[in-house]
Parts: sequence; structure tokens; C-alpha cells
Amino acid sequence: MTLAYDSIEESVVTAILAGRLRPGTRLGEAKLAEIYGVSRTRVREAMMRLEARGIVHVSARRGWFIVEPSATEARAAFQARRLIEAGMLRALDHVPADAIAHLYAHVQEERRALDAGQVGSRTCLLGDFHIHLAHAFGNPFLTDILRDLTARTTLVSMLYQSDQHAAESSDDHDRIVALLAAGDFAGAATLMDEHIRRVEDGLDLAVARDPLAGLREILSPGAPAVSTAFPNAAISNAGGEET
Amino acid sequence: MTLAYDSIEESVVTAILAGRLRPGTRLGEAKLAEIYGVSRTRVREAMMRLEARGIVHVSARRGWFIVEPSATEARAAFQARRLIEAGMLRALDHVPADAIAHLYAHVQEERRALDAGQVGSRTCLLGDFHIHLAHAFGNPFLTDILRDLTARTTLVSMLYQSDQHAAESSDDHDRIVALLAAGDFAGAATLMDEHIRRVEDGLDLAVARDPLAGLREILSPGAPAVSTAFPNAAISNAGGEET
DNA sequence: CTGATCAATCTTGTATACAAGATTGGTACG
DNA sequence: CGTACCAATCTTGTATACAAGATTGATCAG
Repeated sequence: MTLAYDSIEESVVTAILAGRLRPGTRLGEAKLAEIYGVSRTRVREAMMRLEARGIVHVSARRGWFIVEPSATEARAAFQARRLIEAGMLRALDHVPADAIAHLYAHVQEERRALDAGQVGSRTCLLGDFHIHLAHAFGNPFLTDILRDLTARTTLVSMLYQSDQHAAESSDDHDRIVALLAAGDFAGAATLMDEHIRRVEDGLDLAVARDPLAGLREILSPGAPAVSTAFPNAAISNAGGEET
Repeated sequence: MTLAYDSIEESVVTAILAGRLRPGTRLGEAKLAEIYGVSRTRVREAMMRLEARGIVHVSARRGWFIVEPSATEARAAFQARRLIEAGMLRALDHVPADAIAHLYAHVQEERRALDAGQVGSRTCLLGDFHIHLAHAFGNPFLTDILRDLTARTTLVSMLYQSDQHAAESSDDHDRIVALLAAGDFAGAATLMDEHIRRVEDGLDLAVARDPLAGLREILSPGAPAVSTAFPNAAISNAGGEET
């Protein structure tokens, strides 16, 4: 197809939102080229676009990596989301019934994934709620901006995860939709601000981030011996959770 | 240098903010490559990044063009700016004295350009005010987002320009800084919202945009005969004005 | 056995070649 | 005179070649 870089671009963002790509993961040009059946040229174009969106960064002659937001960047990303998402809700003056229905259906999907213990789709759905909300607002620029910001905060959650209250997040989502349905936009905006702040507060941003943390933990004395055939499967869920 | 695409990217955005690049302008790869002394590869990389940022778009096998926002997109861009910029000011709880001084100095620069009738630098300065404000807020993500949104609204102003009250805009800027200095952040936020709305209302978004408008006007009966040696100099100011 | 040096290998950075669609100008035909 | 067709030209789309830096693993000195 003529839009292969679009496909690569979207795949990467989707994989991040689903928690399948961890921060710091290296994206080799040759490997991606083979996966997508194109030359490195197209892959590089996709990477350039992703870098402009702040999703990946390049280390000279070493490769492309999923960004690893610092604690400062993490706070900035959450602040940006709070500001924009609360602002959107506050600016609303009417929500069509079918949009409400759509959002409710989404929350119920979250619930199902939650009950079924499907961590992967749960992560994806919790992040998607915010993107759907932005979509319902009807401003394509803000939707795009929020998609990228949500991707970043998903990465942040993977890096600084301490406790993730998926159930509480879904409850918040439910209440936000209820307030919107009732026409209480200011209330919904306030709740959204609190909701995102709660997620941020649930992280361990105070701790200076140690690049070897993952390895250190694995190798700590008393850690169980690794016995799986795939000690570091890149495909499986990485455990980061979204709002 | 190793960052040529960065240089190309920034040049284009800067030229838009300064009103030197009009919406719809074609950016030929070969031409840019020669200007910057690099191969088309680097130019394409820069274009890809600019497209991801919504600054240019590509028409298959015809070339790269500065985006021409539709009336709907124009409204969305202004809405996004209102929401984010007002939200930023409302979220403030302290502005350092030197930041205030910096902003005041900027407003005075606006005044000087205004009095001197320098249309080019005036356009640039009026847009830059908002970017400096975002910078003062200290959230790099929001700063980047606003730079791109401001570039878009600058393009909108060039397309739908009806009346541009540069002096009033500068007055608004002055009053916003005064409110910030006084610690009245809610007031500053409200004024910012009104300010951006005023600029938007000053445009002719109701009129269905005619792609031939420029040409039609030039060729209208009674138009003065063209007598300059450079009937359509691409370098000079294009007349679009910013907030 | 430890540590440093160096060569082989891998990966990205950049340019260039060539294919394919779009534009343009001219020519022939009605 | 006007219109349709066609060839020459230009521009982008994609792949590939090659250069240059980074990594890795082996070899050798201490």
C-alpha cells in the first residue's frame, strides 16, 4: 500500500497504548522493514514522524527507541492532559445522546475486561476512553494531541508504576459519563481533573529513575530463578496501566 | 551539520509565523534541497515531520504544500488555542518577576514594530507573545503544541483575513501581562479567552473559501494593471496577521 | 585470570538511481 | 478556431549502495 509509514506509525502508537511496547524498547530499522515488507526508507519516514510527535527518539547511529519520560516530563504530560481534558469538558454545552451511549458502552467494555482479568485489553480500553471522549468533543486537533499525550502517560505508567487502580479508574470514567449525561459539565471537568491527578499521584515520581531498575530488581537476592523459555518476551503485555 | 532537517523544519515554521509563507505555497523538494545544500532525503525527512505536525501536507506526486485550513479547521484551531491558553493561565499560581519583565519587554517590542509600521516583524511578534507565554508556563509539551497551533492560526489569518486590529491585540497582550503581574490569573484567563475569540471573530469564516479568490480579485475588472517586476514575490510579507 | 586493544560485524546516516504519476506544451484533426 | 491527443519534462515515491560510527567478541599482554 502507499501509506506504509502511516501503518507503521499507527502500529507503534497502538502497541504503546495497549502496553505491548515498553519505554526504552529499541526499534531497529531493518527489523521493522522486514516486518512490514518495505525498505528502510519508509521505516525511517515513520520514525521521523513519530519523533516529531514525541513518541520515539533517535540516538545517533545507535537506533530508535521508545521514549522514556523523565519524572519532570511525566508531570508535564499529566498536567497537559489535565488541562486539556478538563478544559474540553468545561467547554461543552451539549452532548448528543448517541455519544453518551457510545461512552457508556465503552465503560461497560472496560468492566468486562476488568472482570475477566484481561490486562492487555484493559490497559488499552482505559486509555482509549479518554481518546473517545476527545473524539466526542469533535475537535480533531485536540483529539490528535490527546492521543499522543495519552501514549506518553501510558509509557510513564509503565516506568513509574507503583499502584494501579484499574477498577477505580473505570469507576471514575463511569461517573464522568454520568455527569455528562446529566448536563453537569463543570462537575465532569472537576472530576476529570481529580481523576487524572489520582492516576498521577498513584505513581512513584519522587524516586529518581534508575535505568537499571528493571534488571536490578530481577537480579536482586531472593528473586526467583527464571525458568520460562522466554525470559523477556517482547510481544506479551508489559504491565503498564493507563487511566 | 547533522541536524539539517531540524533546520529546515524550524525555518518553515518560523517563516509561517512571520507571515512570509502563505497557505498553499508549494515546497519543492529539489528547491529546498538546493537552498539548504543537502539531498532530497533530508528535505523529505523534514517534510514528513512537518506533516506529522500538521504544518504541511503532501499531494501525491504533486508536491508538498503549506496547509490551507478550511473554515471548520480554522474554528477548531482557535478553539484549541483558547482552551489551552486560558487553561494555562487559570492553572497558574505564581509568575516570577523576571518572567513578567520579559513579557512586558515583548509587548513593548510589539508597540515599537506597530508604531514603525513594520508589518513583518509585527506579525511575528504578535504570534510570538503567545509562545513566550506558553514558555513562561514551563510545560514544554504545551509550548510545542501551542507553537504548532499558532502557526496554523497564523495561516488561517492569512486566508480569511478581514480586519486585523494589530493595535488592539497588543493592548490585550499588555492587559493580560498586567493581570498576571497583579496575580489575577482567573482574570487573565478570561481576558485571554476573549482576546483569542476577538481575533477569530475578526475573520471572515462564514464565506465559503474560494481557491481562486486571490487570482479572481487580482483579475477583477477595474483592478490596476500589474507593473512591478516581481508580481508575486514569494519572499516578501504575505499580509497575514496574528493575534 | 583480568583488562585493554583491535578487528569483524552490525546499524544508522546520506546520497543517488530509477520508476511512475502529473503537468505542460505542441500538434494534428475536426 | 477549438479540442483532443500525445510526447517531453518535471516531480515525487521507493529502493539500494555506500560511508561512518557503535557494538561486540576475540586475542594478547601483564
